[in-house]
Amino acid sequence: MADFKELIAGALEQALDGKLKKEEISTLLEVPPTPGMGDYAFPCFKLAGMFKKKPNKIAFELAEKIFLPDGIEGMNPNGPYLNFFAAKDLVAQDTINEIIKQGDKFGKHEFGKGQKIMVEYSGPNSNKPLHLGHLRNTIIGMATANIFAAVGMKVTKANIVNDRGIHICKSMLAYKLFGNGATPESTKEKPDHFVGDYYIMFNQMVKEKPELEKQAYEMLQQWEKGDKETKKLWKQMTGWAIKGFKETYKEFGSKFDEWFFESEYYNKAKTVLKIGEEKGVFKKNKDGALVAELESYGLPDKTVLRADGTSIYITNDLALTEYKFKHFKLNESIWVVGNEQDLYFRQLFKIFHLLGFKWAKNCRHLSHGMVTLPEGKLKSREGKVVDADDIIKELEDLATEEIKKRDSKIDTKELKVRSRAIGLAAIKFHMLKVAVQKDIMFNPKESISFEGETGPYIQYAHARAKSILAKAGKVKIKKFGFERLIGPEEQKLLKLLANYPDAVKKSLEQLSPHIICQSLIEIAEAFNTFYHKHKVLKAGTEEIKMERIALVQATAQVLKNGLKLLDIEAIEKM
RNA sequence: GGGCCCGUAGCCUAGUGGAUAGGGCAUCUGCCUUCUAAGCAGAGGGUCGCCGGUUCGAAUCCGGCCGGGCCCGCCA
Repeated sequence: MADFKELIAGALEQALDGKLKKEEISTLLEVPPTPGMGDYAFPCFKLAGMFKKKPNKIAFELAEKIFLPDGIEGMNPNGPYLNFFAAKDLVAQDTINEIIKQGDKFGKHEFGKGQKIMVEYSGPNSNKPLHLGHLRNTIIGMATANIFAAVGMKVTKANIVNDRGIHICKSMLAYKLFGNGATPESTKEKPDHFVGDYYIMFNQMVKEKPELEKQAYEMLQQWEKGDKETKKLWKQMTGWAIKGFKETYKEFGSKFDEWFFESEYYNKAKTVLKIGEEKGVFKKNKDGALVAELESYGLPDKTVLRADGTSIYITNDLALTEYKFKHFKLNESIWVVGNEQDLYFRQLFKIFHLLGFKWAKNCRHLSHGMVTLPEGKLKSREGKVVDADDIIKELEDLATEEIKKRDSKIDTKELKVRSRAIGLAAIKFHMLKVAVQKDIMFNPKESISFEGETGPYIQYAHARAKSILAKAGKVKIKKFGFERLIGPEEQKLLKLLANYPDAVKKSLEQLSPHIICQSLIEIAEAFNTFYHKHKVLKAGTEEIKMERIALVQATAQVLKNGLKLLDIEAIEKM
C-alpha cells in the first residue's frame, strides 16, 4: 500500500534540508477539516519557532521549494498549513486491492504477537440474575478481548462468579424459610430469576424481622465451617443461578474460556497472606484482623482477612491473581469492572506491588461508568433493575416488528435469527459507542433505537452492500486502474476505509472500543451517501460498474470486520 | 471532609494544544414506477459549566469555584 504520509514526509524532509526528520514530520501531518482543502496537511507552527518566521510565510516558501513525489498530485499553501492532495486513482487502487487481498484480516495487526493477556469481565453474583450493568460490562469485555486478539495477542476470556458470601446466604435463608421445596422446574421459572426472587424476598422480610440479618450471617459461618446441609443448599442454589447465567450469556453471544469461582479461591490465600505478614505488608490490628497498611501511599488501609479468620472479597483476588499469572503465563491481566471499584483496584495493585510480585505492574483495571435509570441507580435488592433477559427479549421483539413491516412473508426461522442479530446489535452498539468512562443513563422507552448512529444502521449499510454484490453475481475483480472512483463520494469512502486499521490500533492503545464504533458509523454514512448518489449495477459503462462493485465489496468487508470486533453480526439481509 | 470520574444546542455524543467545534435523536422542508426509505439531501438550534492563568493559538493544559456520579466497610 502506498504510504502517502511517508511520501509527503520524505519530500518535506528534503525541502527542509533535513532540519526535521521524516519520522517527526510524519507525526505532525494531519487531515484537513474539509476534503476540498486536501488529503494531508502539514502545520508550520513548529517551524515558525525554529525559523523565527510567520507560519504562513513558511508554508508559502515550502510550497515553492518542495518537489512532489509520484503519488502526490497537488499541493496548496493555506494559511499556516501546507496541504497535499493524494493521487485519487492511486488512493482507490491501493485501498481496494489491499482490502480485497487481506479480506477478514484487513484491520488486524501483528504487533501484539507473542503476548498473552487475560480479560476478566462480567463477574456475576450468584444470588440474582444479570442486569443491564452486567451487559455493559460484558460487551466491553468481549470487544476488548476481540481487539487484543486483532493485534495478535493470545487472549483468555475469563469470568469470575462471586458465588460465596453473605449475598447468596440471604437468598438461601429466604428459600429455606419460605421456599417449601419449590424448584425452577416446578415453578417454570428461569433458574437465576428463581434465586433472585428469594433475594428480593429476604430484603423485604428483613425490614420487619431484623433478626434475619443475623441469621444470614450465621449461615455464612456455617458455610465457611463446611456444614453439610448448608453446603448442599448452597450448591443447589448457586447451581441454579449459574445455569441461568449461562442461558443469558448464550443468548447474548458471549463465551468464556475460563470460569473462576470465588468459592474455590477464597481460602487459598494462606500462602500469600503469610508472605505478606512476614514482609510486614500485612499487620494484625488491635481486633485481630489482618490489614494492609497503605496510608503512607496515600490510600486507605485495606483489611485482607477478618478477625475471625473468614475471608472477604479481596482474599479471593489475592489468591486467584497469582494463579492466573503462573498458570496462564500471562504478560498482562485486565479486570473490566465498573468505576465504583476504582479505589479497590488501586489498593489491590498496590498490595501486589508491596508483596514484590514482578507481575504487579502488568495488572490493569479497565474502569467503566455506571448504567443508571431515570429514577437513579440500579438496585438489585429492591428489584429496581433493568433485567438483562428482559431487555434482550424486548429488543428482539422490536426488531421482529420492524422486519415484519418490511417483509410480511418472511420465514419464521429466518425471522428469529434476524431479529436476534438486529436486537443484539442495537443494545451492544448502544453500550459501546460511548466512551467507557462515561455513565450511561438508560431510559428503557427512549434509549435504544434502530435509526441514526446505531448497530442496525451499520448492519443495514452492510446488508445493502451485500445485496448489490449478490445481484452482481460472480464478478472477477481484475486489476483495475480505479481511475473511475475519483468523485468526492467515492474518495471520502475510500479514505475512511483506508483509515480503519488505524482506528483499530487507536482503540487498542486507548482501550476504547468506541473508536471502532465511530469509524464504522463514518464508513456506513459515506457508503449510504455514495449509494444514493451513484448506481452500481446500472452504471454507465462496464468499467465503471466493475470498479464500483469492487468498492462495494471492499466496504462490505470492512464493515463486517469491524462489526466482528464489536461482537455484532454482519447480516446479509435486513 | 478527602479521593477518582463526568459537565460540549431541548436530549445523547465525538473531538485531550491548531483551520469554520463534528455527528445522532427530536423539530421543520424535500426525496420511494430507479441496486433495501432501518436510508438520503437540506434548514434551524452552541457563552464547549463558571472565573482566572499558561500559550502565537485552549473544548483540550494549570489553578480556583459550581453542578452531577462513584468511592472512602472486618460488604461485594
